[in-house]
Amino acid sequence: MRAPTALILMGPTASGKSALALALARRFPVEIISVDSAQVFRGMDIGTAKPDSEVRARFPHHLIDLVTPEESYSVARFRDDAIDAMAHIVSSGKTPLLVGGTMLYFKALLEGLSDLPKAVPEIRAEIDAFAAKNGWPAAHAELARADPQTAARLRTTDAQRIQRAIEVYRVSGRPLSALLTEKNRRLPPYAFLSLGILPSDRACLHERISARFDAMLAAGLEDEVIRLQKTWHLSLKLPSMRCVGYRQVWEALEGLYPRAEIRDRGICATRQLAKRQITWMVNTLRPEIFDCLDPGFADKVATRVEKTIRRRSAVPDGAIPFPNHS
RNA sequence: GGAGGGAUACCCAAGCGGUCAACGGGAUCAGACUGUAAAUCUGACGGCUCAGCCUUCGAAGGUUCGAAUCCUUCUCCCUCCA
Repeated sequence: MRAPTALILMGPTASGKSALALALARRFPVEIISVDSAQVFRGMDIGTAKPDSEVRARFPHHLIDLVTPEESYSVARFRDDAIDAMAHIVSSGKTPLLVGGTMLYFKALLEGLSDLPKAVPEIRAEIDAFAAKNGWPAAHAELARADPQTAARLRTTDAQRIQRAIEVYRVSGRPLSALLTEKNRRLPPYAFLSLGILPSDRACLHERISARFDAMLAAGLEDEVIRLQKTWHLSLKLPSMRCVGYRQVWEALEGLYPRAEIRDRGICATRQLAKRQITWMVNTLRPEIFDCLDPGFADKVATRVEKTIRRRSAVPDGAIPFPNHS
């Protein structure tokens, strides 16, 4: 029995992934799974460019609105959720289309994750307290005693990773470096086709980012943040409020800088995000790349998708309806 | 018209005779990345035929062994008095 096909569509923010995904969904029997660490938060709609209810009614999106902004999500949970969603989609006779820009999530799905203990908030709080008192270099030194190998590859300034490595050791009693060598190679049983969107001209991407951020502000991003602040017990420490845009608005509301700077800071943060996404894509995930500035871009992708679905589908040619797009 | 203050690399900004191609910060570019990843961290960042050399600190002169730093004139900007 052949592994079912799963389509992957990745790209930096503002490159046009969602529009393309919808175009594909209109044309092929696919169902969309969001691969986005920000769209999982309920109530965060404008700043995450979440598809609106109308679109979602017509084209169901999986893995959106999974947790409240007070909670946190994780790569491991994504992997489980995505595998469930894919199974569900395939059982209904469709092909999963995973679309998004959270490249670590794609990596976990495509390459697997090691068996590591999950986050334990109390332990993180302890480590935070220690670092607040002694500094992260001291925490790094502590890590060096338990797990010299991991300490050696981490900077003494890399608070987040030092914390996680210490957490892993305290929870499991084993060094992270040892656990990572036991990579869980059980990969999901799919034939993945990875497609990437990458504008050939960076300046053009930057323009789109600016335009999109302006649109978000015009759509009421600031009010959305204020609403979230009233509804939930939030802080800048939470992953939700560290998301691009939300963080900048929050900081301005907090008085850290004038509100007039939200736009510039938000745009810069978005560009930097896009750069990190591109680095992942080009250096690590290496999908088949399409230039979204190419006029024939959408058709090229569609052709590629059609070929793949036809070739791999158990259903013979012609049995799947391919309505012409106009 | 008079009295002051200021002009520094893409932007903000320190420097106030040598140790200055010039502290910081931002932007930009490049990279790392296993349960926070839209996160976290790192490097480069005047030019070059690059362990050295060349051109920079509003402009032009001058003082000095030596100036972004001192003097003169000019240009532009800001504040105050008329």
